[in-house]
Amino acid sequence: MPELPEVESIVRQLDECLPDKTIREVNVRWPRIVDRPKLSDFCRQLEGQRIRGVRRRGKFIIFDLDGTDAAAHHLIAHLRMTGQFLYCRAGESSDATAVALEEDKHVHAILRLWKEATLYYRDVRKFGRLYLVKDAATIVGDLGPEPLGENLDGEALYDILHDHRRQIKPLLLDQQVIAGLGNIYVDEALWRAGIHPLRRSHRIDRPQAHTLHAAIETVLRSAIEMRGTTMHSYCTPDGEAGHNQSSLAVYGREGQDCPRCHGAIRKIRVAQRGSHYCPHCQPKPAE
DNA sequence: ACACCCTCCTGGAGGC
DNA sequence: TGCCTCCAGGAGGGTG
Repeated sequence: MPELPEVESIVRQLDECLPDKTIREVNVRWPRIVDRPKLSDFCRQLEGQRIRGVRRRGKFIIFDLDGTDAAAHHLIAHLRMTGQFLYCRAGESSDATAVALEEDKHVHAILRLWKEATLYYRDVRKFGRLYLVKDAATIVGDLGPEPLGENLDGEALYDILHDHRRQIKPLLLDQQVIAGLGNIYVDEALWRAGIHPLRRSHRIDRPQAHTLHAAIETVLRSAIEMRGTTMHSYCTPDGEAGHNQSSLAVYGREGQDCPRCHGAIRKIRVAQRGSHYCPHCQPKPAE
């Protein structure tokens, strides 16, 4: 499942190969992948637009476009669980890949670019969505601060935690509160900070909030360095898997040893999500 | 304000 | 081997 580090890795690659490419033709095979506008407008308005750059906001990928008409658009993508972008240029070793992708039943949208390049959107579970809007804020305007941004330090996180009285895990997963964290990195950050996923956010004191902020930063930065975590289907646009899975301390490690205390990792449900933690390092709150 | 449940989807895993 | 059921989950929507 692509979270901030995975989306960041994808965006960095896309921003290397896509700028100045013009979209020649758009082919959508699974119409529901397009959220807005209606499919015919989506294709018509995309065709002929030049890609200026690719950036990330939270888990959203934003393609800044530079159309010929006055209406500059933004193509915005959310990969949800299994979405992938795959980039192919003709005349390279990617030819075999491109042929396979053309036939791939999980490829739901194809952007043909000038010249000879193609961007495929592939998504096994079809949860991902594409948006074409004039104002990116209509999609990403409600997001909380970037966890690696300058606006979020330990103090700011402390304030956020004390603005709510929620369980810490669902709070950190809430994109309106902080943008970009998902199930894997929240579990990892809470383990590093020694905070139980059910702790009430407003019960976390100032030093703990600073520790948690540092943990979030460490977990995300090292995952970006490893180009993301590949649990199932995640890969970058060149088809490479990430390498961060070997660095995970708790996620997906139920019953295995905690790297810190060597006790057994436990898995519980928190807010309908599988949540991994160490009962010894992250003691259950008495609250 | 917050918890909880449902929906969207499919492939993979486990049971028998 | 094969079939069936269950499970994974990001986000949005609805309910209590």
